Amino acid sequence: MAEKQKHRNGMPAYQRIQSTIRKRIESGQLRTGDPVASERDLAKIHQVSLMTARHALATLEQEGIVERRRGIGTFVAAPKIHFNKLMSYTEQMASRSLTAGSHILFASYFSSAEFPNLLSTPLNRESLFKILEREYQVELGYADEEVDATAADARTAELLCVPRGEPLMRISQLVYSTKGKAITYVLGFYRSDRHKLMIRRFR
Amino acid sequence: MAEKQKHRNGMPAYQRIQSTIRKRIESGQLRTGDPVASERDLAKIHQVSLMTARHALATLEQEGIVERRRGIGTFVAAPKIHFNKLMSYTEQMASRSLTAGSHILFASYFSSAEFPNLLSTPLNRESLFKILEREYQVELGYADEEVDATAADARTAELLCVPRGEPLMRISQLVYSTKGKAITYVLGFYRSDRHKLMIRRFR
DNA sequence: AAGTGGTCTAGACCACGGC
DNA sequence: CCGTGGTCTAGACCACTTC
Repeated sequence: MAEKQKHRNGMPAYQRIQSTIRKRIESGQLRTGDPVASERDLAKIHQVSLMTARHALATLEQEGIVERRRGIGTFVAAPKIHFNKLMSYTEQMASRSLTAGSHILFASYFSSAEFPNLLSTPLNRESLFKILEREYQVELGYADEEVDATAADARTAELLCVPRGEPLMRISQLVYSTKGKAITYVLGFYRSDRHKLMIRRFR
Repeated sequence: MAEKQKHRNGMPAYQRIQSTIRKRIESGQLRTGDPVASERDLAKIHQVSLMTARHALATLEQEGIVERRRGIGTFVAAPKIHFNKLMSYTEQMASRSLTAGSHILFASYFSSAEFPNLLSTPLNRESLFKILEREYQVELGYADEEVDATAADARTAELLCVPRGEPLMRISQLVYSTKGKAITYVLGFYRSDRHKLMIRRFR
């Protein structure tokens, strides 16, 4: 007789179940609020035990993809917006800007030993983060930022086209890898009339 | 014979297992990096099946309490620091202040219909958040903050004991309940020489 | 009553890491 | 080799919600 396949195709059964559900959501076949097949139905459909189907749904819920309600069913969860997300400069600008072409001053510091030839890499319009991840196999993890207000000095004022002494938002950012290693330090000045920093805090 | 008890004492078995582990960590009996009993040991000790012991450890890991490594074991995870946490004013001050007795200006707006008698509640030194949670059964969920820099106007300058035009950090905060209902709006001005806002962003 | 998710059993085999 | 966590079975009963 045919050998039972289980997950010898390289993927555990519960992950296969998850990916079919994910695909159905991504393709728009399932939308927010739509019911997902029940544990028992999934078990029958995929020829697995109840616990396996259950595991698939439970970990999907943990990821925020679906929402489970006892006695009712499992439903596609509302897509989560990511707050306080570490973004590339261009993305940062998009999230912080009130206007499009805005005025920001940046200074970045890198370890030249760890990132050779970074200076000769064209930084024009490509995201620095993407370069780090692709060229140097750095896994960006998180960043700590310190924000305060400061008055524009002569040089900064000229660069940002504001009067001297104008209040600016100053953001210093230390970016770390997923392993907690400091990658780069960035200091930025933002015209306060054109930028707002948005944070979501959780209880 | 004695009836099997299972979780008729009001708590599922896996939660009982978790609480014994939690207590051992909180009491200092187990410290960061220490090994936790294996699935099989826990199953024997608590007289449950492997899957139940496993579920206890798996959800503990999900909470960040322990860390599991295949082929090695389960260990007490390093205590997580909470970033971007919504805090009461006093807690906020502690987290934002560089110095202790600092200068902050606040203005809060509440719906008087929903929070009757709030004005007559002594707000002196008790956390406003705690009052809301206790007296009005509000479940605080999250807050969105907008941060920018501004120049001190005459009145604000006087209140904060700074020259007019001094750069200040302005933070407006909208606090929501866990159900997404707006609870209160807070506008705060911070002397930038005494306060820094700290954020952690994640990739 | 029927259907859902939540807990649980008593095993099994696999994959991985250290000895 | 042995112990660890990871996946999985084929059921069971409980708690909850809707009809």
